[in-house]
Amino acid sequence: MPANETYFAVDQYDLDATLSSGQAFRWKQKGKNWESVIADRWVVLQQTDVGIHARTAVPQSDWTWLWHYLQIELDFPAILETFPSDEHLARAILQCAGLRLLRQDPWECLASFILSSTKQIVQIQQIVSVLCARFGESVVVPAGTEPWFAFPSANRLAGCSESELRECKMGFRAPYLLAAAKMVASGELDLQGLANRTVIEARNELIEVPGVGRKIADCVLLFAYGFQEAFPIDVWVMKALRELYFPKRRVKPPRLIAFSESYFGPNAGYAQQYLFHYMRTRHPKTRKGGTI
DNA sequence: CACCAGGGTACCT
DNA sequence: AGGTACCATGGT
Repeated sequence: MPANETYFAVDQYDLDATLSSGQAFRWKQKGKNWESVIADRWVVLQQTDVGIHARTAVPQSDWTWLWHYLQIELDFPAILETFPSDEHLARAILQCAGLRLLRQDPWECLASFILSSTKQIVQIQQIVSVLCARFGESVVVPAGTEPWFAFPSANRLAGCSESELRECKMGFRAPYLLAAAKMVASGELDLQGLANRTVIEARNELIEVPGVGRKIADCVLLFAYGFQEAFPIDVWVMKALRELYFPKRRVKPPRLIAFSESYFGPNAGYAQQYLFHYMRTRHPKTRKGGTI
């Protein structure tokens, strides 16, 4: 029977950490609630002592979309068991047990991370918010709730001018986003098809997009497609690898990439997310919901 | 007010 | 091949 709420009984799932961990950029914290739009559905989540409670604006007969997005079915302990025995990783996990990876829409993920380069997470959130408000379709929200918008489609953005995009404060990233939108809209880049390719093939396809290098490609592979071996190396993870695994040595990026590919195992991407979170929260000043 | 931010590219030896 | 300035903008 269609209902506008449900809950997932799930263990070892830290919703706050997960939704503020810099993998998705549209979650707004309202007290104990987390509000956002997934595809074209407004949703609010709350962590309870038995799991995660969810409420939508429109009654749902099938909650698979949310179950999939949150990766409820994942055997989380089995992931942790594939990690190497390692004091640094152990400390990172201890810092935030229950941090999870989401499974996002590929286009939204690709576009968001094109906008992420040399931006702080709060700024990325701001750019994405403006972009959605300006070019996204409005979605149904409960009475009394602020308006929300879907993430704008590649087709919609492909029809924009570069200056329209620059008005969303994305600066030099505007031509990159526009080019990506045009490649997806024209079919030159088949995002659906990447799911059936090997991680190497999919990465090479993504890197063809202007403004997308190894790091952004790996973010999309990990956060949208679930290629668990993808290991995005940003400034924080670079710092983690250098300080924790190669202290007092000058190690160049190619060697760090090689190390990450061989050392962390089949779920390296999960390990990466723990190292990222660990480095960002190690010296907390103001640690609260996505802002640090 | 310098410095930095979930980078990538073009242009230099 | 390997290093480096530059891109635009806002937080700290």
